[in-house]
Amino acid sequence: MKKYSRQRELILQSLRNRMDHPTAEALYEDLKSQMPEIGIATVYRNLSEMCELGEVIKIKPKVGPDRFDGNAEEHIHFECNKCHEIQDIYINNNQSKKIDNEIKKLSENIDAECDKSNIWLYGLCKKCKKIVNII
Amino acid sequence: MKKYSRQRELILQSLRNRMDHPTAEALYEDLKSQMPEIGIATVYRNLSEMCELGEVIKIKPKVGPDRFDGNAEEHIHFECNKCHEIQDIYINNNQSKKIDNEIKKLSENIDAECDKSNIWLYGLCKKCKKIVNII
DNA sequence: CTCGGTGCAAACGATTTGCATTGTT
DNA sequence: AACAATGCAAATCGTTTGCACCGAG
Repeated sequence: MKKYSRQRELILQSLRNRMDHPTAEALYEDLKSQMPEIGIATVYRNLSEMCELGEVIKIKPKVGPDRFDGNAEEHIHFECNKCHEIQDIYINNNQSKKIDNEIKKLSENIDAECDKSNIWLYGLCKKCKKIVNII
Repeated sequence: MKKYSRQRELILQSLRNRMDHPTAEALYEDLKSQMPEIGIATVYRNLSEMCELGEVIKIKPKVGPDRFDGNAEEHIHFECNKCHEIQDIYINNNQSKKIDNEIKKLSENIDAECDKSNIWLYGLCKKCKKIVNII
């Protein structure tokens, strides 16, 4: 039977409050300020449990270790080729459904039954775009 | 100056001949039959070099270590939730451009300059779909 | 002969696991 | 009291690196 733990509550709460997409390590470092005894294994264990429950999602950037996203709704990720920051892209329901249908139709090509899709965009983020233009 | 090596030739050739999306390890195991002395470091070194040159691509499945794809053209990947096999989905130019435009337009939402996109589909592949229906 | 590529083994970073202890129920 | 969850350290997995040697130019 599932038991409450302050660690799990803190981890979920902290991830939900962050707008970035922290690695397990980054989240751990942050949590230590509120709970110095917390162990990194606890962070990993809870994060993967939450992923299985669909409370959060694990994302795999092109560069660097896995990251976690406190927002489990289907949305698009953008990774900057330069600073490797990851940003969420939200779209309205019309756009979303249009693209979604278009995309999931493609699974017919291989006779598969598709339930989820995942879209990544890569390029230069707002900040890095500016820097490149200056140089 | 770049030098020829039989190892590199074999690696690229072998990857191009495969229809699956092998891990570095799997490719290495396969190559040993043709060249027993080959080392896994050589496989990794050459694969990442080829990725930088854009000759092949590295893909990150939901489950398991990185995989490599001998086809560097932009295309869609499908990963089966059950057997975790990865399949390519090719689409015609009309469809492709339509989706591509639709998607890349989204990067305007965050003021970014997008040059590449990456689409994954998840679900049950043809084989696993059948098995589930039997049970 | 030069120097880029290799094979091997050791190092590394990220994540998982075993286990004695702690905290929830 | 029972047993799920923790913290710690050790183990594991995938990948990279240092280095002596080999082979292409």
